[in-house]
Formats: sequence, C-alpha cells, structure tokens
Amino acid sequence: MTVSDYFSNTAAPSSSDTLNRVGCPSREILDHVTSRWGVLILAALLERSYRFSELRRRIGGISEKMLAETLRALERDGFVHRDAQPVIPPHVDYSLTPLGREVGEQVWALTQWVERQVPTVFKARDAYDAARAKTG
Amino acid sequence: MTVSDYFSNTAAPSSSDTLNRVGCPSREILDHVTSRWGVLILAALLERSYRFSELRRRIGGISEKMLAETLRALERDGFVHRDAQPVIPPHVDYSLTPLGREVGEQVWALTQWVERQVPTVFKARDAYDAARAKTG
DNA sequence: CAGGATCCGTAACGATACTG
DNA sequence: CAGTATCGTTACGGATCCTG
Repeated sequence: MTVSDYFSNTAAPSSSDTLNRVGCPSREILDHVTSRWGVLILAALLERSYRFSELRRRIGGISEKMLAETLRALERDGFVHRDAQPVIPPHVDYSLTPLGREVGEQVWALTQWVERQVPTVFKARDAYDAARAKTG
Repeated sequence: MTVSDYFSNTAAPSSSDTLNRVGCPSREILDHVTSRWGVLILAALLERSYRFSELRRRIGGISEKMLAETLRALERDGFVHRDAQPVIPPHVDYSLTPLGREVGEQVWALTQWVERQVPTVFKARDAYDAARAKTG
C-alpha cells in the first residue's frame, strides 16, 4: 500500500486529497501510544503487570492525573487490561492485552532504533548548527 | 536489551531508577518523528521530494509556521535534506536522507498497523463505553 | 490504595503580516 | 517563492484537594 492510497480513501473534513485527515481515528490512536506517557507506560507494562501506584513510581515524574488519563485511554482502545479486585484497600492491576503487547513492541522497537541513532543525530545537529553559525 | 536495562543507564535528573528520563535526547527525537506534523511530513517525503509550498498543499491544514518548524527540526536531526537553489524566485527541495527514510518507513509501518486495527479498537471502545454505561 | 474533580500556568499551535 | 516575526488563543499537563 502506498502513502497516496492510504490517505485518499478516508473522509477528510478539509479536502478530499490531503495527507491531513483532521480528526482521523487512526491518528488519535497513534497519539495515545506515542504520547510522552503512553510510550513509557507501554514500556513498563512490557516488563510485567503493575498496580497503579507501583506504575507511578516505576515511571517517575508522572502525575496521578496523567497516569489515570493515559491508562484509561489505552484501556479504552483495548491495549491495556484493568483488573480491579474488589477488596479494601483497592487492588488494581494493569497489564497489556495481546493487542497492546503488539503495539508496545513496535513502539519499543522504534524507541530502541532512535536510541541507537542518537550519536548520529547529534553529529547531524552539530553539522547543522556549525553551518548556521557560519552563514548565519 | 530489556526495558529495565534500557532505562537504567542514562542520567535521570529526577531519580536513578526511573523510566522517565526528563530531557532525554532520544525522547526528543522520537517526538519529532511521531508528532502530528512529523508523521505526515515523513509520509509525504516517502513518496517523493517536495518543495515548501507544494508540501504544504500536499499535507493540507498545516500552517507555514508548523511546516517550517517541523522541517527544520527534522533537518537538524539529519532526517530531511534541504536543497536550496539560489535562484529568484527561491526554489527549495525537501527530501529524506537515508536515515530519514529509515525512520519514515518505521513510523509509516506503525501508522499502517494502527490503521488496520481501527475496527478492533472501535469494538474495544464500544465494549468499554457499554460497560461504563451499566456500572458507571 | 485508586482514582475523580478542580484550578491554573505554560507552551504549543494557528493566523496574520511582513521580508529577501 | 520560501520563509521569519509577532500575537492571541487553547489545550495540555501539573499540583492540589477530596472520596469510596
């Protein structure tokens, strides 16, 4: 499937032949899994299942709000399974669904690829900045 | 390489063993290529090279500012090649570097995967919403 | 413990006007 | 044509307080 095929078959609010499909559902889903916290949550849950506060500590720096919101979005999309045991105090386990494991691994692969290219990217940035300093 | 290995070897401003490496360079690079406009620009340039305004029309709905900013970020990272011919009126071609083609294809693969799962995700959402309507 | 509700600041984004 | 500069808005994210 080509890029052109891909983007021409779905209704676009703006124009008919545009890459930018506003409000496109796949774009929204992609945002959930590639968002700042989405990536980290998927990565953590790729290790094992976690409880809410446990996950919060594991990730570090994430607010309760964002953890809850991102988890809910991922759960609603079918990537995360929420297992709430009706005990007091509450005990809730979060884990990846098979579908979630699939995306998680792909996002994770991309993350690793990017990480491997960091030195290369830095060299490119140095070259870019140097060229800019000269010509200005 | 495991998730744990991956996130434990870089300096983290907050804590030492956290998934969240604030200001992490790979995270910034990942943002550039998975951002709303980054994804679309990479997709377009996967087809062929484009001139600035041409690219703007091809993507649709992107402002000049965002196109310029995103292109500059991708160029600086070494993913996009900018060929400015010194003529009047200016003629500038944007294309992918080999490195850019690599990320582009990966991001594109992820986008396609997500697109294929849209029906599945929608079913999951329906189930989620239905369960919420009852208990919620 | 697991979250929901609320308030608030910032930074990202869009629209517009202008320039080489 | 290919941008840069500026400004106004908005939506995202963080901090805090509260509840079952």
